[in-house]
Amino acid sequence: MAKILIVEDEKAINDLLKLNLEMVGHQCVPAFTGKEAIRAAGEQGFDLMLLDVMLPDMEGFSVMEKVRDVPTIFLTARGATTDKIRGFGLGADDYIVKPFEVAELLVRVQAVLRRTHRAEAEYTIGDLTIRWDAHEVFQNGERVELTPQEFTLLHILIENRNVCLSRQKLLSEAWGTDFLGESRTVDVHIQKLRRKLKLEDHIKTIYKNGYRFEE
Amino acid sequence: MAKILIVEDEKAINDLLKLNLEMVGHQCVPAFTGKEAIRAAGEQGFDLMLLDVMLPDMEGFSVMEKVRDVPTIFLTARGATTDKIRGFGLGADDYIVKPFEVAELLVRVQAVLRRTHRAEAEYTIGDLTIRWDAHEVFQNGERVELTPQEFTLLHILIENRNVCLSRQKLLSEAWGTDFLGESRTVDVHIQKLRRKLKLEDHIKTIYKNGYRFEE
DNA sequence: ATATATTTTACAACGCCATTACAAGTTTCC
DNA sequence: GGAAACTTGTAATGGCGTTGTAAAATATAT
Repeated sequence: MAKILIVEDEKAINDLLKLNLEMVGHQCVPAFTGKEAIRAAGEQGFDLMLLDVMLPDMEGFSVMEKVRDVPTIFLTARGATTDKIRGFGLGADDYIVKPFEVAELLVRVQAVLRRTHRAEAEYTIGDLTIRWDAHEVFQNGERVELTPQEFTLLHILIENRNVCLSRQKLLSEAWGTDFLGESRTVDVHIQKLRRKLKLEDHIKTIYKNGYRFEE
Repeated sequence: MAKILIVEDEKAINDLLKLNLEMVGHQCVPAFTGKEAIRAAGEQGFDLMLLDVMLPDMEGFSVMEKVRDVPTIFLTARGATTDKIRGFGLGADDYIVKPFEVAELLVRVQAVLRRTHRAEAEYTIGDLTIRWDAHEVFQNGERVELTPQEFTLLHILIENRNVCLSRQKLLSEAWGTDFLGESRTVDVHIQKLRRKLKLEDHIKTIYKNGYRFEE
C-alpha cells in the first residue's frame, strides 16, 4: 500500500483516480491546484504523485520542480503531444494519456512503485503469502510451486485486486499478446491458480466480463 | 451532476431543455444569443454546451470557436442537413435533431459527459452506491452482483431518473433491439432490479406508459 | 530425450434471459 | 358498485451462450 498525491483540477477525474487507487489498497490525497499540491508534499511524504500537466494556476512540470524526490506519473490529454513531456526530460517516471483505462492506470502505478522500491515486498491474504521479488508463494508456511505463467497471472490479478479484468486485458498484461479471436488459455490458468492455492473464494468469475481477485 | 450551458434562442425549447436536464440532476445556465453564451462561458466553467446551429446574432459554430474546451452538442432542425455539421469537423461531440425525444437527449448528454470524463464516477441513493466504470453495485458496502442486462437497464433508468421511459424506449436503449410487438422482457428485468436492490420505492410503474426511477 | 510448461480441444456444467402462463392490480363503462 | 377488459407482477421453464475441467497436443527447457 502506497501513499499517493493526486494533482488534477477536474474533480470528476480526481475522484475517479482516488476511487480506483483506494480500491486496490492505496491511500490517496487529492489536490486541485499546483499550490495545494506543493503544500501537501511539503507537509507529508508521498510514494507517488499523479500530476496533470495542465493545472489552472501553473504548469504541471513547475509543480514537479518544487516537489522533489517524489516519483511522478504525468497525466496528459490526448493530442497534447506527449512528446513535449518526454522532451522535458524532467525525470517523469511515466505518463498516462487521458482518457485512460483503469486497468492500465493501475498497472503503470504499480510498475513505478516497484521501480522506485516503494511497492510492498509481500502480499498476504489468509494463509497465503506471496513474495514478489523472489517469485515465491507460501501457504501455511509451506512453499507452493507456481509456474512462471501462473505467477504472472496471479501478480496481475492481485495488483488489480477488486477490479474486474477481461480475458483480453489479462492476455495483454500477463501474456503480452494482443491477440484476436478466441482463446481459453486464461480460463485454464485461472483454474490452476484456484486449485493450487485454494482461491475459489477469491478469484471470482464475472459473467460475460472476466475475472476479479477479491480480498 | 454537470454544469450545462444551453444556447438556444427559442425560449420554449430552451426552457424544455433546462427543465429536463435539471430533472435528472444537472445544473443549467440558459443563453439566448451567441454573445450571451460567450460571456457566460468566459465567466464560468461548463462541462457541456448545447448549441443551436442557428442563432439570431451569429452562427452556432462561431460560438464554438470562441468557447474553447467545452464539450458541445449541436442542436439542428430536421432538414438542415446534418452533413453540414459533420462537415464542419469542429470537433462537435454530438448533435441532436429537433424535434427530439427527451430520452434521446438525456442519453446523448450522458454519453458525451462520460466520454469527456465529466460524468460522475458514482451514483448514490440511500444505502445503494453504483460505480459506473466498474459496473459495480454496492448496498451497505456489500457488493451486489448484477447481470450485464440488469446493470444496463439500471444505468438507463438512473441516467433518465425522474422521467418515465416506455418499454419500447427501454428495449431500444438497454437492449438495442428495435423490435415490434409485445414483450414482457422489460417487466421481468424490472422485477429483478426491484428485488435485488430493494428498489420497490424508487422504480415506479407508470400505468399504460412504462417505468420511472425516482429519487 | 525427457520432463515440464503451456495451449488447444472437447464436452460437461452452469448462468442468463426471453418466454410463458397465470395471478394480481387498474381502468372503463354500464 | 361491479364485471369485463386490459395492464402489470411473478414464478417457472427451457434454450443458448459462457465458463469449468480434464485430457490430449504442442511447445519449451534441461
